Amino acid sequence: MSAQAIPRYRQLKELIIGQISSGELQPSDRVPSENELVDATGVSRMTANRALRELNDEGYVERVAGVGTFVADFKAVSHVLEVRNIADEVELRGHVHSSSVLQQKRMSADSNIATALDIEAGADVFHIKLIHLESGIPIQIEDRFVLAEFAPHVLEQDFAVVTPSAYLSSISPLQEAEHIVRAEMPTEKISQHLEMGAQEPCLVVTRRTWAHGRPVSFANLYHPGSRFELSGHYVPPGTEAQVKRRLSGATTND
Amino acid sequence: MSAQAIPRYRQLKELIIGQISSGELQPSDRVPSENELVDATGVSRMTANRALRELNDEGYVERVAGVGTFVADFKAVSHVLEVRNIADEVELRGHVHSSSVLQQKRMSADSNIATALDIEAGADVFHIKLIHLESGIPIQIEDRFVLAEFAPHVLEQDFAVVTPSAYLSSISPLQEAEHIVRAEMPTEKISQHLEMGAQEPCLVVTRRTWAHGRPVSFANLYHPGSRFELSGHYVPPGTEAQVKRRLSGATTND
DNA sequence: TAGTGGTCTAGACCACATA
DNA sequence: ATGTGGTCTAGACCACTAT
Repeated sequence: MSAQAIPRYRQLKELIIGQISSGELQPSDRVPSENELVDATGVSRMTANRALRELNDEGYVERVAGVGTFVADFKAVSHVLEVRNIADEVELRGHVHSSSVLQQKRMSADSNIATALDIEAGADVFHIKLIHLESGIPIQIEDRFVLAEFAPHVLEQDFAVVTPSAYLSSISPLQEAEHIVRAEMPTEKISQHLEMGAQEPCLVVTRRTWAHGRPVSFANLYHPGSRFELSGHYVPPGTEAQVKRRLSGATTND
Repeated sequence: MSAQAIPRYRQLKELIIGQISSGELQPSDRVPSENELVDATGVSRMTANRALRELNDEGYVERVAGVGTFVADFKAVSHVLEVRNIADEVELRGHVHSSSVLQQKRMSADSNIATALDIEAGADVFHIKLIHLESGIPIQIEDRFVLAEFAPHVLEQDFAVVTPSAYLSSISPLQEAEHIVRAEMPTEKISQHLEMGAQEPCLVVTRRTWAHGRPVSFANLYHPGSRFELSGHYVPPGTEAQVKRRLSGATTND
């Protein structure tokens, strides 16, 4: 009947997740060892082990036998369509990534943006617009709106050097992501920017990302249909490939 | 001894996964309880518990306290872009799904198909082609090739009633899936079948699925850009939503 | 009442890293 | 030599479901 007691391994997990979310623990920081948790909280080692093991399975931390447990890097939000940093992707293919910034300014959210970010119309947002190139060939227009309150220093960044995606991840780990993918004919302007052919459609990805429990960024990503495709490969959990994925980092691409 | 001493909980997991894959255990069948595994294999209960708990986390089984452990239904292969049964999707939106079969025949694999299915050119495959409609409006052309050896009774099925996807899942659980998504202008024929506008692009999904460790099916799915989009929402594991997904899965209520 | 899963303990042995 | 994670055991108590 009454509120169930929350299991101790779960309390431990939430404690550590909280410290990661708040920034108290940063990626690659050391997390208390099993024995330290035993001493600090009075649980048995099996209980501490379960907490840390599940955090590892869920991607929050990385464990190395004989060494310790460390906060995971946030390539994370894996699955679905990975939250891909396009710069990393391009370089992974052995090409050179560059980008040119078209727009980087403060503005008031119109109703569309306000709805997407779950804020009041008129609230402060930053608008970033840039073109990403792979070895000099345009492959993506990134048209992004960021909650100003979440990332107050956006205007001081040089997004030709660090992508908005990478910058936002560095501020705070992304917790949640939503993707919508569709095919669309480009506007004249987009077609020109992406150097697209006459009858060429766009692959458009709309992505919203969450941090601190609320949407913080909303982006339309336009890609030339002839030079871009999304891929995803799923293997069931508990497979060899699962381990491989964890070790190799992220990114799909086969 | 042995190579690297495979942990006992892992041996138990693979034993049970094997029985599920082979069909020895069918969806909703009862899996041995923790105590039965203890008696049968001599492990401690904590070890049996870990095996069954992980199988539950990975979606192979569903556990109900006080009742037992049961083989899960195969809606599974979740994540990435879910292996969607389009009929279920349409009905989930409250609409009526129907489909008309355009093609259903045996043929020899050409080199493209052979490559995709990792077989020799000329090997036996089935070619299935159908149009899926949502409340009478065409939303997908499914152009699929199936390894004949994997599904010998394809020609006897009525795919206007049971979708190929559902039929293939019923033969054997799908283990692995690969998706490629792109934007493309349709051919004249596809445009007509999907009743598309003049300048309307297609959202094309190419999907390969694996069973018994090898690719068994390869499909191109064409959607009208104006009436179809893919969406995916990611929430980190260990969240409320994760639990919700699990609960809403097999059992009817929530 | 007997069986099930959910959790927890206080030990234990091991392979491996680091110093 | 010490600490770390990886595994395992043989008990235990609990809430729940079924009979």
